[in-house]
Amino acid sequence: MPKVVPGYREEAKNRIIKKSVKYFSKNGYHKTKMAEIADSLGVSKAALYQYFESKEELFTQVMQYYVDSIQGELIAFLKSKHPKEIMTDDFFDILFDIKSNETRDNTVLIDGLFPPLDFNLAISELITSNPSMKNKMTKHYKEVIRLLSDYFEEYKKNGVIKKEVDTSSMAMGIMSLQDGLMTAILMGIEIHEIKRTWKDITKMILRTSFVESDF
Amino acid sequence: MPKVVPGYREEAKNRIIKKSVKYFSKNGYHKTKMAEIADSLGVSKAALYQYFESKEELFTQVMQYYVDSIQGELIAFLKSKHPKEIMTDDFFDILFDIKSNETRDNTVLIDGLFPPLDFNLAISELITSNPSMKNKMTKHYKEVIRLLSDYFEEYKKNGVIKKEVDTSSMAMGIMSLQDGLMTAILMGIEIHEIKRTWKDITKMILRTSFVESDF
Amino acid sequence: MPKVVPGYREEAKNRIIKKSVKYFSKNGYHKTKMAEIADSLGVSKAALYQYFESKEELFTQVMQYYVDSIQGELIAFLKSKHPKEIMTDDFFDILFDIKSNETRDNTVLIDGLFPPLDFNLAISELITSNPSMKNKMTKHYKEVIRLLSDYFEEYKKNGVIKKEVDTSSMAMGIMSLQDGLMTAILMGIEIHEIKRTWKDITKMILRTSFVESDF
Amino acid sequence: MPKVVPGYREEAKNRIIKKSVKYFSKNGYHKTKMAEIADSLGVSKAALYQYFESKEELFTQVMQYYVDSIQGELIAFLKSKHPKEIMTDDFFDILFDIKSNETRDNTVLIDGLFPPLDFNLAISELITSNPSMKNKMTKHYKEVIRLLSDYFEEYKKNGVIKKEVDTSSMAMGIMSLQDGLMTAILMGIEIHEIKRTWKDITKMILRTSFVESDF
DNA sequence: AATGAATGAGTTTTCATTCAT
DNA sequence: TATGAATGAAAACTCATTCAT
Repeated sequence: MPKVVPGYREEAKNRIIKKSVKYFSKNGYHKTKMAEIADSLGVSKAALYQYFESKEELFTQVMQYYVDSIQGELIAFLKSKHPKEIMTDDFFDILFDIKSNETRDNTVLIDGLFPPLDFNLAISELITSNPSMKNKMTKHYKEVIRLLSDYFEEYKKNGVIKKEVDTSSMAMGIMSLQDGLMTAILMGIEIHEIKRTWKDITKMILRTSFVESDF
Repeated sequence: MPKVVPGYREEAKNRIIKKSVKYFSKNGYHKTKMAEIADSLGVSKAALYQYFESKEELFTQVMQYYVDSIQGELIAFLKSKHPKEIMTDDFFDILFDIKSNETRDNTVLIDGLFPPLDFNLAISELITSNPSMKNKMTKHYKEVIRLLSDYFEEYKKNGVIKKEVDTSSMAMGIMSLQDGLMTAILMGIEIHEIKRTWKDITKMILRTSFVESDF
Repeated sequence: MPKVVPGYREEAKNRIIKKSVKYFSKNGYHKTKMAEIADSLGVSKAALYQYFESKEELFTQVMQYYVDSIQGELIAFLKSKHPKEIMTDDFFDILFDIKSNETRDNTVLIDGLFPPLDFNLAISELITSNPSMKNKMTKHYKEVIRLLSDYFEEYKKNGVIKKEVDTSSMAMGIMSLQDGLMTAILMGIEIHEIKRTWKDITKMILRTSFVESDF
Repeated sequence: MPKVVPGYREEAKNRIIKKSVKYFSKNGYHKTKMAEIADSLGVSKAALYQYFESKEELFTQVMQYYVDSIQGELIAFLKSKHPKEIMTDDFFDILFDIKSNETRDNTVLIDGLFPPLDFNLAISELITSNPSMKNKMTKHYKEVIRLLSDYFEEYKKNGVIKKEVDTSSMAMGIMSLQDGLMTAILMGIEIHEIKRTWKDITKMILRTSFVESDF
């Protein structure tokens, strides 16, 4: 693409962000070097600084981009699913980003709906020293919980989910389960054990929450 | 204590390890500085190197110590509890290390029973570059799961937990839920929401797993 | 003005020079960035390089321009004044560029007659590494001294200034006093103290130098 | 000198400061590199950072040290001189640090009483961006003026200096003259011209200020 | 003629680690 | 055994300058 083209700058920023996510997510914040990102893009370090004021800003934008993109996708995704599907193999595969992990290099940023393995890690590394980032993440986390709750709430109205169920707990529970299982993957637990746990526990949650459960 | 006494060396190592836990757990691996640990112990950096060959070795030993301690404590703790208690306030407070968080400076981390998530941070930072460490962590993680499963298995035998329940899933589910909620805390979610979710979700798990549930 | 007009190039160079004076004078050589100059002119950095081979050349030309302008103005200015006026408020205000300091952004520096001290800063920064520049500055400095001396010499001929006075010393003394008081301003001394000193000392110089001093 | 000796640290700091002053004073703040100072001391850059948190702090301490030392010396020096001596060759030589300039490498920081040639330059480079430094310099400048004024005031009491003379103006005038002539040296004016001017102008000042002037 | 993009060559700063005493 | 001092190797960041269009 020629360089003097409208939108080139945005294009370039996106290219950097997409490449950066790989390193931040794989190695965390501190172990990711600007030189590494620059090299992998075939540009100089200085070039990165034309688009991002600092490493921290780059990371923040990576997060921002990720966070912004995900919410819309999440809604669309949920709309097409019945809550029962949460405990299926298909849902698990998408949620845990099983396939895209292997070809991450050539895929766009958001293959799955939830943070790529280990992305939380990089966030955590910064979150203590960067309060504005913490606020952003809190906001995002709550927003996702709200979307999930709203989704469950809809099914409560339809009489699928029991009246007395706290859909906010349900949302947070399912999300935390996923986060925790991500850690388990990181710790070296085999994926089939992760999957079995996911299916068993979500089944328990749904069975207790549904008015009629034939599973 | 005089310095040329047998066991002094071990004593000293332990003192270093106990102090290091705090920093690695709070700040992760890279943000924790050798100088910081040395200062907080009132010794020189060089002194640390008399007991540990490198930062990485110190961290490995910290993990080892932590992991070893936890298992003993876990067994003792579980022996005194009925599974039903998992969903109580008291259990939550101990598990999430609520009190010690406030006075963290003076308490040893392992007051809590499971590795709090921000410890995972440090582990994760190293795990990619240090495969032997990953093996150790995997071993430990599995060991804790096994202990928990065994504990549930006991109650299966007693007829408290249903025959068809997979206690290994139960163990992993509960542990992941805890890990995931630790992330939520880190992301800035209020503790009362964490607690509500913990109680609601564990209740669902227990209710489906118990033969007779009067809750 | 269309760009393919003879003289356009000179015009453009002058615009750059005039703008640059402000930055070099306020911030010195090293703190002045090419980007800063370009931005303030609303052009690209690359544009500057069409007119000046390097930052150093730009600065040299800035000095050249400044120095050339000053001499013409100085002659014109002195012609209209009696030496006695040196110790007046009006003269002080012009010399120390009092008014233009307040609206410096919109005025050209050379409203003042002598190089304000903070311009010396930039000169000094370069002078060691650039001998040809030093020669130019020496030449200019001597030229200004000569102009001042000639002016006093004229009044010696008229019998206003004593025969035995060394007008060259007088010129250098007055000029150095001004330079030194510029330093004092920079060091944070209040302007009224500067003014009082200027008036007191110049009065002393003039009183001793004049044949008849009624002040 | 052995390294584990009380006072070694202070000694080392002083060695660094003394060496640094040479570079800051010769090249100004920006052109002076930490590497250059380190190399000339035969130590690593990192060593400097054991004694000074940053380049700016090093410079500040250089200034501080200089400023602190000079006031005591100034008083002692003045006590031994009669004001009339100000216009002598000897005084000039000391004031303008003529000899020590040539052998500066091996001499202690404060050879002369006033800032080494060009030292103001380095100060100026920082003063705009560092308000606390500006305050310190203002305080110092005023203090020196006060010391000089007090000195003249003493001679006013003794009937040597006229009652109506403003000794504060006198002090600032003489000091500014020196500063301004330093600039002239920098600009390449020959030292004999500087000296002639100094002697002529101070003579004028003294002649007008003294009750009886036989010169 | 003009510019957005890119960069090489620094420069300050950091930190785990070593060493002389 | 203990430490104050020293450092090498790296990392983030800067900026004058060049280049393709």
